Amino acid sequence: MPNPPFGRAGGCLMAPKPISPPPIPDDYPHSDLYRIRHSLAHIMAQAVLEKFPGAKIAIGPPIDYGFYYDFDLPRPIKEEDLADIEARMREIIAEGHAFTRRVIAPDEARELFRDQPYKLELIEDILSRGTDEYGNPLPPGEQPVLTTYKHATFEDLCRGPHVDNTRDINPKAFKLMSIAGAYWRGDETKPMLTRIYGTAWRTPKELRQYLQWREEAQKRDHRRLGKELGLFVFAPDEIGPGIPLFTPKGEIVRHLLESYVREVQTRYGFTHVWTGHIVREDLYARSGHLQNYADVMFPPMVDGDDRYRLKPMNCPSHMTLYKKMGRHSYRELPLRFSEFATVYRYEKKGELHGLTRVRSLTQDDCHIFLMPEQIQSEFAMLLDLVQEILGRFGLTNYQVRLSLRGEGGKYVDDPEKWNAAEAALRNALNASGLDYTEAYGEAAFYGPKADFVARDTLGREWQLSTIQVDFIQPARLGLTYIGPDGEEHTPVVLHRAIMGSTERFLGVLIEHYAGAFPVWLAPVQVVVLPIADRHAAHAQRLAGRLRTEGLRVEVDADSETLNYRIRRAEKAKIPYMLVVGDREMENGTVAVRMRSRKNLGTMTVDAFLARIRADIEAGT
RNA sequence: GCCCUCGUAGCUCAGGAGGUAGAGCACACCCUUGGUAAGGGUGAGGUCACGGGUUCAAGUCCCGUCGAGGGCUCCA
Repeated sequence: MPNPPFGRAGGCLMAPKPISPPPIPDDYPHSDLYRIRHSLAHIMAQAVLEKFPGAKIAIGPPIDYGFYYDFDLPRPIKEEDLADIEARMREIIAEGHAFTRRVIAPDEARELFRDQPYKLELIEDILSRGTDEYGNPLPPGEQPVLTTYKHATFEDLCRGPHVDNTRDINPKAFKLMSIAGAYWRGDETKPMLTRIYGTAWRTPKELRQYLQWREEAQKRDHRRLGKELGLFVFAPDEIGPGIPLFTPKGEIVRHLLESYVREVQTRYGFTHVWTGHIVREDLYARSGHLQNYADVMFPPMVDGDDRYRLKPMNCPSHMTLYKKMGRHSYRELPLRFSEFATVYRYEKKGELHGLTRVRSLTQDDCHIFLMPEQIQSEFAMLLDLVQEILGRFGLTNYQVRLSLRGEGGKYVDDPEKWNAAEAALRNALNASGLDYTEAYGEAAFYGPKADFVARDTLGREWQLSTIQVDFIQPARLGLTYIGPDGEEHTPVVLHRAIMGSTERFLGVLIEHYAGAFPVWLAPVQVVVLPIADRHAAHAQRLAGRLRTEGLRVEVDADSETLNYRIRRAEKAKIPYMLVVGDREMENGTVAVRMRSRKNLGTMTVDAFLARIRADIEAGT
């Protein structure tokens, strides 16, 4: 977008440019960068051991943007300590130590790491699990090999690879970032270790690019933009943590999202139901949720002998509705019950996160009752529906994951149904042309599923759409339909959400659009700016006319300069500004400016209406 | 829940190694009526998250509670 030939240079208030972190090499595990990071992890461990004699070391791998190492420290570490450790690391690098690899016998390894309990655990694990140096299972008959890498005084159990010499690392291209707690092996029953994260690159330039990217990404964090744009707030003391309150502007966006989904899915043959907010606890005992999901349910409300729960999910309610509506013929199926239902989940406090992890969330939920032989065609239709809706938002960088059953006993034991359902989903996915990955052991206990996962600006993954096959609940709750043979059969249920939750979807969208919603979603689409007081009445009339055309319009007639009011409108990311003064009043025109700083000049009101309608239609 | 960091006006933040609170923005009023990114002035606004403790004296030090932020397998 060209800058106008006036005003300050820069454009710091425009939507952030889509910058990206430095690229991660193809075949990362065999790249120089991987060696650099892995070696820095060792160098950091050396520095930490020097500073904290007696520290226990756990693991220290390279990660996407750097590396970390986990320690069990004799006393708490502070963020100020990072500077010391970083300085010592630069010294070690400058000392120019070679990294040497050696194969080590199990007994020697046990001796070498006798004071390092985590390493000893790893040694036994490697020996018993039998994996090669890259963690892959060994061919039958081969023995696992233990290796160490040593530089300076520090020798670590490690599969490598490393740089040849510490001088191969640019001392100005890494930075220690943060301290975090991390459970040994990610298991919350195991000890909490101290993890130090660092970022590392080949060159100082790449490091700068990475740090700039993080800074830009933080600017489009939905929590920050939500506050700046006045979309939602939290009142943890008064209302409770994890329960967002939506302002008039935020509610409009919610409403538009839900209306849009409702409209599209109605076109696809969905119906809508409504099932309230609290449910007798006993229903969840029968559905199986009380046993499996009790920890995410709020405690019960007790009324004499009756116990109620805030609804954490809708399936039992929808199934009860199906049942109470009377007998169902196979001719009615598939029967699709959709509901924009606010449910409540008792998420752990440490896991709450803005709008993407909350305790009150509104699912665009749906349960589809159908015959087993209808799974594939219904699933194919759902894939179309999901793609149409995500496409409207320009969301295309999602991943599709087909979750299948794995080993272990948590899965409902009915191999025939599993095989049929998994084949149906796979066939439909193949026919759709979507790229997808298969994840064994990730299925729900009641059936396979397909998830659509999007990433936020900081690279965190969030599940949006989901389609799940359910073999178990319909039977547990006694659902039936009368088949063509006149007998009772149990329907299969598909659980389906497209946005997932309105709140999370909105959070992802705010970041996706950097707060600059497309015209059809913008809380305020047009602001009318009268130049002087004598134009205010005209501005109000103009706004009224635009409102009758269905637009969301405000008038900013404050006693501030025009420049000031333009700046305010652009900060609010309002798509269109209409400036009206003497000339426009006389000619019945408007001077149109966009939030992108592009000045469209003067046009008639009808021409403007045509333009904005085209934007709304196009979804831009 | 656990580890680290943090909690001062609506927002963003100052308050050097204890002595009873500041700025910018936003807000209100006045002046200004301005043609495409900040006109000027005046003013209001804070039990320094909450509860204990140390001290003659605590926003500043200690303990606890409640919130918020980052993180909690990308597996030698």
